Amino acid sequence: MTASTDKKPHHHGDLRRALVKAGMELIREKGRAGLSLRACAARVGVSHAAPKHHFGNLSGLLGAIALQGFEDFSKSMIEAREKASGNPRDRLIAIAHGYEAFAEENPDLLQLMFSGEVTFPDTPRLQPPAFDVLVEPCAPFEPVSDTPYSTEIMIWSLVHGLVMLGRGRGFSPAKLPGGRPSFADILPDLKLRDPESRN
Amino acid sequence: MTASTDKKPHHHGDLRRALVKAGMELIREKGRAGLSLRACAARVGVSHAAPKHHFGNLSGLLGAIALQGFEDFSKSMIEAREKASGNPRDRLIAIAHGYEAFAEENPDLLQLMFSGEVTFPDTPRLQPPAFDVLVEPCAPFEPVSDTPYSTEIMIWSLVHGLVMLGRGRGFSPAKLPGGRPSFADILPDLKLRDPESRN
DNA sequence: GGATTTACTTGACACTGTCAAGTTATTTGG
DNA sequence: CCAAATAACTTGACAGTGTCAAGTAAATCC
Repeated sequence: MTASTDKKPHHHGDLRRALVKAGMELIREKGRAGLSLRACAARVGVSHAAPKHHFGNLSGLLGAIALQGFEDFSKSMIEAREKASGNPRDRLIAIAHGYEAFAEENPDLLQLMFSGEVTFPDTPRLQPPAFDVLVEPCAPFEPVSDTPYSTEIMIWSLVHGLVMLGRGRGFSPAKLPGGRPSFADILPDLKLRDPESRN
Repeated sequence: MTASTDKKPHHHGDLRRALVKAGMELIREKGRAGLSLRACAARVGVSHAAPKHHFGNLSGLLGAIALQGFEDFSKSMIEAREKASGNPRDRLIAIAHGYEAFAEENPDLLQLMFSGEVTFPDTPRLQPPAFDVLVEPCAPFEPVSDTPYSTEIMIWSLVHGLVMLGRGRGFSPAKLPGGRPSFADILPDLKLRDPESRN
């Protein structure tokens, strides 16, 4: 009856993954409001309390969804980085494009990911995978201050802020005369680490 | 029974304001999860359906709360700006402090304000009051690009991104070695408009 | 192949937003 | 000053939600 491959052990095989997938589909199709434990269960075709066994509660499911979101998110940025030229500034802009692309395709998921509504499951290494994308491209630049990762945090904040503000309906740079600015329009001039290496 | 001044027309006087106030208290005390139409009504002492007459639905109430939030928010930044010295860079940092101060006192409210979960009521001029705070302090700096308000958007994105990322529990610069960076640590060196006016 | 453990289902409960209809106070009109 | 009209609520109901306790079916273990 379902469109699966062919096995269907009636203990469903891997419900956990199926529920996360359903959740990601729901949030994309109907937005955050359409994402609920019961809706996920219904879409997968199991009873309303089935998710409890795998996620404990709603937070658990949201966390798993957000976690998957972060993986896709990192992928989007890494892809963009790989396509970029060797020019340090262009590489930053390319990553920002990856960021923006993901945000445009998954607005509500991004919101969920950064909402603080989710506390992540035990997976310990969460912050790095996305953050690390920036480390190498930021290396050529002179640090903004002696705070560790000052350049990375600055770039991250800049693109995150821009995207998040642009997302809002009633309160956003998108409502400015001239329309929605892009990352390249607001990236300040950054000094390179070694003055000799300018090209 | 209530702690009001002394009149109590039993049609309550001004329920609308009271509900918004209750909502702001609830979100501060119990977080976003503790904020509901019924909880607001109960706190004010009216029936569960009373808010409908003033706000139509939940979105209406959330919008009104967020709107009030934006007013306090602007106030916080304006206050901070007024205390700042004349140094252009210090003025930007002061505003960021106002931003951060509000965020620290009202984390969930800030989240609500920028969440996209609220669509604002008919008040037309929403974006300016907070945004305008930045215009004058950004004036001394050379624009980042020829996009209108490039400097303002850059500063806004930077501080907004920093604050929002720092707010998250599982995914934030706060988890970096060296702890949570402040705005001053990630504000790049900006050129002043007129080289003569450096001091 | 019986016992145990895992993976679900069923049913219930408290809570939520929303709506329709009723009730009470305030305002209005004469 | 009092009746009529309207605004400001209340009451009751409904569907939907997350969560929990108890039951059942399937897989695994010994």
